[in-house]
Amino acid sequence: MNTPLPRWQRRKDARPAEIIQAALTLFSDKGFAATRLDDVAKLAGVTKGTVYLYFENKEELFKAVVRETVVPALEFAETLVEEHQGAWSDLLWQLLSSWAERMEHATSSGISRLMIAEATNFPELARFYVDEVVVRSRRLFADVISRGIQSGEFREVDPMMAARAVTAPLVMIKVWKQSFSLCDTEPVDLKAFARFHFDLLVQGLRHR
Amino acid sequence: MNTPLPRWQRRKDARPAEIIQAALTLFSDKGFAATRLDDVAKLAGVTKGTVYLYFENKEELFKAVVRETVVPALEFAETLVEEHQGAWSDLLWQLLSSWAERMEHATSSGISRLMIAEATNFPELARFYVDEVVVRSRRLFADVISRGIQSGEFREVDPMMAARAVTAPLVMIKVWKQSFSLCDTEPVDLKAFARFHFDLLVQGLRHR
Amino acid sequence: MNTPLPRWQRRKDARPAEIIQAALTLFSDKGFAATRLDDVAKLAGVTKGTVYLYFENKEELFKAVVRETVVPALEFAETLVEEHQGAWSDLLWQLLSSWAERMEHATSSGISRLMIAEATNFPELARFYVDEVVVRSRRLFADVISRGIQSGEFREVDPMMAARAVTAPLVMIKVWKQSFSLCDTEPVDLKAFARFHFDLLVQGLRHR
Amino acid sequence: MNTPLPRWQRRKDARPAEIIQAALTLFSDKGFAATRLDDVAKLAGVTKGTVYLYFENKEELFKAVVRETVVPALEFAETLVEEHQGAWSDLLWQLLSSWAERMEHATSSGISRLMIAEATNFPELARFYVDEVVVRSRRLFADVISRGIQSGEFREVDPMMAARAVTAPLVMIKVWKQSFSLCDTEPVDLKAFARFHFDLLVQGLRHR
DNA sequence: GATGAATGAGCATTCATTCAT
DNA sequence: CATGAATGAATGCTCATTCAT
Repeated sequence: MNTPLPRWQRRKDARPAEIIQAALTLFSDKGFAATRLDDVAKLAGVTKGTVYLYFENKEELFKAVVRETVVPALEFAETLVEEHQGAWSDLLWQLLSSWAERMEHATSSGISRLMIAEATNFPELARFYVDEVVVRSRRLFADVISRGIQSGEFREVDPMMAARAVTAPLVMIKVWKQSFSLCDTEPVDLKAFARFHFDLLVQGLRHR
Repeated sequence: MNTPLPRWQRRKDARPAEIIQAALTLFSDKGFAATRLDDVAKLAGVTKGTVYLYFENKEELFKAVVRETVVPALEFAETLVEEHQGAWSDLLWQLLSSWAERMEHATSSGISRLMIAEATNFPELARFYVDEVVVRSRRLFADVISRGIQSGEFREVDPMMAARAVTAPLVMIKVWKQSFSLCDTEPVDLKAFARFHFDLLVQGLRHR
Repeated sequence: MNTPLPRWQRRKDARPAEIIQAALTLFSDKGFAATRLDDVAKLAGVTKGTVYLYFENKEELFKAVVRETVVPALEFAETLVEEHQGAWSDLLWQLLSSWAERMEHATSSGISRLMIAEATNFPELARFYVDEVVVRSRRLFADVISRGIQSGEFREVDPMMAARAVTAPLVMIKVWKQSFSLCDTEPVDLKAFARFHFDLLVQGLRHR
Repeated sequence: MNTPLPRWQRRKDARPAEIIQAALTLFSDKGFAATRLDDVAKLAGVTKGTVYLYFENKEELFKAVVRETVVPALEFAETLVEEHQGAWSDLLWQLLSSWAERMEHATSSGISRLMIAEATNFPELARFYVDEVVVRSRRLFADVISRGIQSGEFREVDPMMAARAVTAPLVMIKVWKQSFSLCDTEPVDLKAFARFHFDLLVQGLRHR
């Protein structure tokens, strides 16, 4: 039989993703506590009851948001490192610029701020995030630095420290933008900052 | 039998500071919304009613916390810049190391994370914080960079960009520590990082 | 074993009226401030939350009570005047007696006292009540008097003054009954008083 | 020794009266529940603690207000009746007009509305008020009517009913004025209404 | 599956009352 | 006597969660 499925049934599979997307938007903007499930539901085009059909409670929804949103982003970068040939500083720039790019458009880029705000209230989730995102991306950059050192392109520095020094500013600028965009009278362009940061970095990492 | 303890004491002068301190602790730890005034009161050794004796409502208490704790720290740094003589990179180090120092001990150092988390929910407060803290400290560092450029010590860069590049990593590391201290398996020493960051910076800012 | 009773039932249509009725009862008895929403809810057979499902807050509930209960009563009287034929004093009696009648039975008759008590605390509501009830009923009686004067049945008096003189005693007696029923050792019969008042009035209004 | 007493000691005797006066003002305006003791104290020029020096609690203060305010007013009228000679309708006018007069100026004239509002919450006080004011003034007028009937000046009516018919309108108009003065677009002059009411009455009471 | 009416625990806020000073 | 800091019970309101439909 090729009777088309009724409208709502076809939507069934899409529901969780739509709810997660709505929740991400609101959580990112207002934080966990200040977000009402009613609003999440409305934004997802369903009612409150439906949210509970797919998620046990607000906390589980929050966890799902983080889990679903966060992981895929890194895999792309990891393959980039894996397959890279050529100067390591070129790769560094590739990573930083594509990251800055994604930060400006991806809806998932609000997660950093959200996790920073809620980590202490969700220790289990914080651990997940740290493992899957923070440490992993730190490793990624540490890896690039290490290889650059091995190839003689960079001077000898602690790669993990360097990784922090590479990632922190970009995250921070993004987070600031999110938090204070309405009142900062001197907004930064994320990509311009990435470029500036990169220049500073490579000169700082070069042999003296 | 000794006289029974009085049920309470009049300590009008001490109360506000004690309440602010308690609020700072809890706000920093759990965020604004997740902090109950009952707990603030208990931690301050008073009852909820007393909190309302000194602060109009929860939001005003929040503002007071920010006002009282952040601003003084900056004033110290500003005089340091004013009175400085000698190499600008030395001043930069002085500022960064003393900042890192304070971050490790001062109870006020939780404010950054708090403001990041709550800014969008308290636009008015966010503006206050941006004006009084963010922009002001950015200016401070931009000033140091500018003078370093003028004296020929640093190469020509956009001072405001540089200021962001100087401040962001330290703030970010602190914020990360606060948020993920329980689950980060690779904790960082704030002062060591400050040193590392400084080295990278000065080499990055030097003429090539 | 029979099926356990459901914890609640969906009765969207019935709820608002039930809540208004409960609120009317309690407001009339204790006044606005002394009435707890918890009690209103209990009397309506729901919980506090449900009250807020239908009314934005306590004040809006109060307004709804007034709106729903008083206005309909007046409309009936207005049609009576419109359609009247015959002696105006007969109409006067009809109005007064039916009014007294309703006062004795209608649950809405507690509103006068309530409004008198709360008017200064709810200026907006007071205005609504004055426009929709006080002035309107005054006009109604002024109208009857005017026509009686035109027809030569009554002597020339200021109709608005007369209207006040007609309505005030009945309202006052009702209000007194409500307020002091428990302690007045000389209770009045409302309908008997209406009759007495009417007799006095028509003789007072007649040509000398 | 003729050393003058210290300032505050001289005030001691005046305090209760001042507090009662302040409380009367506020209770009359906002009702019992909506009046804060803090405001009473401020208006009386003392602090909250002082109120409790003279009155056990808010209820007792309320009772004192009613008791102190209410009684004296009637005594004057009673002597007037006692000593009257001449036409009873003249006395009636004297009573009504002086009453209207006092209503317009005496601060105590807000008590009626207050008692109407709070009677059911203060049954004991209601009884006191009914006995000392309501019934007593009703008797006063019933007395005048009775004597007028005996002297043949008025036709035979039930004097207690008539007393209600005499007093109710004046009280009602006053109460209305108080409650709705801010929004009534057709304000009445109390004395003009008293005159109108009197004219209606005497014609209504005259033999046909 | 989906809805949204109903729940009830939780919390901010108020204010009469107390009592150390 | 007088003050006003401190209390704590009371209550309006919110919103995550449940469940009858």
